[in-house]
Amino acid sequence: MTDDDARAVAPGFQLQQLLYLREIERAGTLTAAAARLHVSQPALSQSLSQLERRLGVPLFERAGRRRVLTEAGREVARVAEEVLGRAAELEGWLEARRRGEAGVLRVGMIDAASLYVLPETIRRFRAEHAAVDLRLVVDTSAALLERLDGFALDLAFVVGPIEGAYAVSEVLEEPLYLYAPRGVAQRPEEGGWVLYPTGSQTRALIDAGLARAGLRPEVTLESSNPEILRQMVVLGLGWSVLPEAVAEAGSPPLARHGESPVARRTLLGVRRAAAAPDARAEAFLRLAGEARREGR
Amino acid sequence: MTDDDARAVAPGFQLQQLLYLREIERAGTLTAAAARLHVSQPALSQSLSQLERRLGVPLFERAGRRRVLTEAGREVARVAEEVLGRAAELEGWLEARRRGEAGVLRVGMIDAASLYVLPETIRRFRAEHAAVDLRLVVDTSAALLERLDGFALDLAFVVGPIEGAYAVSEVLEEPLYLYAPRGVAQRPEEGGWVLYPTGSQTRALIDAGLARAGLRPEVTLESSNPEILRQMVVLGLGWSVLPEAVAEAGSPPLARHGESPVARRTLLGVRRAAAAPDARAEAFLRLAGEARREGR
DNA sequence: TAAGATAGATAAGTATGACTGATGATGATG
DNA sequence: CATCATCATCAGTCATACTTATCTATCTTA
Repeated sequence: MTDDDARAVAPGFQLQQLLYLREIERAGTLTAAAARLHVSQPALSQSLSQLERRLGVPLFERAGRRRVLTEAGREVARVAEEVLGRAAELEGWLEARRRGEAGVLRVGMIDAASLYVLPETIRRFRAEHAAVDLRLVVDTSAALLERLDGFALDLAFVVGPIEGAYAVSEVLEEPLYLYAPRGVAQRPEEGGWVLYPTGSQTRALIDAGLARAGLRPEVTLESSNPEILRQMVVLGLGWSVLPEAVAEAGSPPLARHGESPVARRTLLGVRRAAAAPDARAEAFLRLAGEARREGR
Repeated sequence: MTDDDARAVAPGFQLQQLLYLREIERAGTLTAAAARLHVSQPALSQSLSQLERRLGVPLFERAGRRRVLTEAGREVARVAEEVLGRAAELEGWLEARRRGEAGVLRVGMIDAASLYVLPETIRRFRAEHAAVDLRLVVDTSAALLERLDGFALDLAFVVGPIEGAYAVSEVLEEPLYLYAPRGVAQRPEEGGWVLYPTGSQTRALIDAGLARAGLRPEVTLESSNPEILRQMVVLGLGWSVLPEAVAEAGSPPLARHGESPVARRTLLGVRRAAAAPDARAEAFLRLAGEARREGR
């Protein structure tokens, strides 16, 4: 009850001793095994005598001038095969992991990113890192950062700016333009607005941009789904401020109102500052940067 | 081609490091794990840093003032569970083996032993050591000793005397009496003989005994099967010299000819002199000795 | 049967490394 | 801001695993 430390006792043997035993079973004699293991014969002799002493069961029997394994010795050698095999498997996995070709990579992204910026990145990553189990989460910037902090994500694509202990790399900067509802008001002072939700990063950027233009929007609908916002503008429900990629690549496309953007938002690739280097996350970020440069 | 030693490389980690890692995953903090493992906190810190360095993959990430496992760390910890579990299983087996309650015990016996002396021993051994896989071989003394030498047997019951590097314990001494064929000759000088095969231990003892009595048997049938010899005597085929247990416990029993035995033969329990102590073999020998004393 | 070869054990010395206690750095907490 | 908790670092100590040299026992061969 006080503490269960009695359980946590190391085995009476070491992996190296198992390795030695396995090699002796294969080679037949200590001397031959020692040569194959690149150690001296006394090293084997001592190591195995100690193993035998520690296990408390005879592993060898003298047969003339050689040592032969007893049944117990063969049993231990069998376990040695299993354990060393498992260890080798692990080392293989770790080697792949080192090269960024194994394990789970959990990536979070805001929906705009998943819809308009990163599909190509995802496609290429999956093609080039087929062995990586890529798991995607779409959520708001704030929620993604929280998941990142809670070790539930390895990498997140969110709207900047952000604060905190993060390793940030800018993936994309996109302008947010003003879009007018079809056939209704011609001046932004009139009519309602359909905007990103209060509290969201993009909304904060938009509010700041509109304020600079002297506008105080009366919001009639909020949604974090840019596609819905676009449709609402099409249906004449109100004005909106949207990323160019959302507004003008959709169907039907919207026509922007005014030449200069209301605001600019940046898409950031974010990791925990304390996170260890990860070849897979780095590869994903690199691909995202390339996708941007290639104009998607 | 020259040699395949490159394969035989020890894993880059040790069982103890796996134990430490597993305990940290369970305890959550280094300090707690160190307490449960009865080592100092720096010991854990150093050991795991070295493990991380050797594996070349980050196993931990700083989360505030604690260390948390990365995916690679959890993967290694999973392997640690498996490997340490297998090791614990082996230690359990070895513990049973130490007590003589595991593994294979290969016992050889001559047919007289298996038929008349050892059945009760075998029955009791199997009852008291149910976990031992008992394998029995019936053959001649010479063949059994050869198998013993060749590590194909752990224990053999043969007819004495024997020479060589053996650990011998006498199980039984039994008289060999002269038996006359039914209703034929009344004097041993007349008629043929049915005896154990030339070259067998028992035959050598019988020949010596008969020679002492001035007899030179003309053998008409040889068999290593004492039951057959007894039946041949019943059928009047000739004289024989048989162990009392064979001749007079069979059906129909034979009546011995003369008061004093022609020879005496000893049943020996034999192990290799170089063989390691084995609680199971010792138990078997002990039971054989008890069965003898109890008059079977 | 004696001589040589082979397999392994033992001994002494060295070096690596694993642990401890002390202390320092940093983040959480009231 | 002071205090505690957690882990890292350092220096010293001790255990142990390796090496070379040598010895014993056994098998082989002339």
